[in-house]
Amino acid sequence: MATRRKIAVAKANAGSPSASTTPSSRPKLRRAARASTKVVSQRTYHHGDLRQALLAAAEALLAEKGLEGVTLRECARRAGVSHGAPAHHFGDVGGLLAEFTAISFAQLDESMRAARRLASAQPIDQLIACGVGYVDYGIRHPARFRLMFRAEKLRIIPSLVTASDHAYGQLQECMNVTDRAAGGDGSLLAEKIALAWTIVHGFTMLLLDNDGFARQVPVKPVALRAFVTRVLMLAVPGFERRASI
Amino acid sequence: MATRRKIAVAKANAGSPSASTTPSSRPKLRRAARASTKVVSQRTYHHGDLRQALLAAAEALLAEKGLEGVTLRECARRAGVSHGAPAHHFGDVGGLLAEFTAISFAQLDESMRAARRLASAQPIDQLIACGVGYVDYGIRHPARFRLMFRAEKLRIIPSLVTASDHAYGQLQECMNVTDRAAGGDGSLLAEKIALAWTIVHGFTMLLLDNDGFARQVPVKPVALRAFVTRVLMLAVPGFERRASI
DNA sequence: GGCGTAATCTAGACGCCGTCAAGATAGTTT
DNA sequence: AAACTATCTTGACGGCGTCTAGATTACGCC
Repeated sequence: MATRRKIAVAKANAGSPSASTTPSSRPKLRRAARASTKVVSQRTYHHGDLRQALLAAAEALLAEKGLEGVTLRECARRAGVSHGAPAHHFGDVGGLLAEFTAISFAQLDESMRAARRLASAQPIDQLIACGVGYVDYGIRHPARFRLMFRAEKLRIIPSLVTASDHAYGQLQECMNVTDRAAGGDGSLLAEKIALAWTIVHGFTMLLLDNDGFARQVPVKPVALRAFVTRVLMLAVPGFERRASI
Repeated sequence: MATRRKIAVAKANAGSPSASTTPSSRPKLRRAARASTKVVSQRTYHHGDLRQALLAAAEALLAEKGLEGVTLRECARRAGVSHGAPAHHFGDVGGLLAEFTAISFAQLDESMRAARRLASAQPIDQLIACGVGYVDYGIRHPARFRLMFRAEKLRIIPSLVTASDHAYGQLQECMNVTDRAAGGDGSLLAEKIALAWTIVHGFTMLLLDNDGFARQVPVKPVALRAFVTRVLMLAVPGFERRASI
């Protein structure tokens, strides 16, 4: 089998039993390895940045075919690499998906942060911006968002845990500040934080995975944003008037 | 191959090339087919109630091994039937899971109804009981609950849609009544209903699939119930005092 | 009752998957 | 230069869902 790359072919297939099939019968390997450095495309035996290439392939697959379409073997194929190669970087499929998901949580975190930058500094506006950023990320990246909560597919790795905690930290912080600003005595703070998570998460989940719910909710971005805002406002008594949306 | 059942063996393996392996090498088939009718266990070629047996196998597998453990082939094995048999009843794996999930939604519906029966007739109590019944079902049947919202695994079939709509109908109805009782003008009714779904669903989901969340929330049933109640109360302004929990 | 048709089930094949083990290749360190 | 380690290939294994052809049985109709 083993048709080698153009360079460094010489002694490779010495012991191989046959090269009888057409030499271009297998998918071409190694598109643009080591793209960053000087030597451009030497098609080396080692990929150079396989880790990154596999994550990119996973992203493309997720967008194209959804959750079920992301397989280790297909990712390897797209990266121009044999099916066994990924194991060395991620261990198993759960490792690859966990690493990918850690990145997704970082993006979610940034989405909330971006929404907050556009909002006023008032605590309630910051809290609502958090929620809008959360829901917005789910809508813009539905497959990614779903994967983030498919616990059975993810290996628990440190980077995933910290990324997730980091994102949720924003919600905790915002709800904390909001509660204090409203003169709350902190007695129900745990419940309020849970409520904030619950609302942004439940809303996004239902929107993505339940047709009945999605039918009852606006679909256009602007209307949806206002809708989410109103829903969140309902959950923050005492702030109905003051918020400047 | 084909070792037949004790009865009706005669001409079966006429054309079969070999029966050289030990006759009991394959798993025994057909445990208690047609259990309901008079003739008790005749081990017929036809199962008699394969549909039901496959659903039961799916339930057992889900409880034992979780979502990933439920496969068509293993269900068939447990039902004492060849791997191709399920196709005739459910089409593909999505069909089996959809049918199973429709039953789960009916159970969820009943769980909410049972909780409401134990509550007072006051609208707010009925609404909260709905939520408690919802969360309670998720806690008692985590794998079932997760499957209900793994849209990519479910074929959309009529029985699933109606069962799901039916369950959610309770939430809509309760929120509707509650809002009217509170003198709401109905202007934000859609938002309020969405909020009710959002809260009970998001809470359950996070509880099951997010360690960080689960750590912040009581685990004992009684405390959890009170916690859920308080969270829901936060979302229903104006009722804090009146509710009789 | 008997018979033809439709429903049900078996058995095998196919291609895909994730994982493992053995070996080839290429940097890196000593 | 040599040893070492990381990376990648190749092939194998078993399990999966699905398709097909054919065996077996139930059922409606005469």
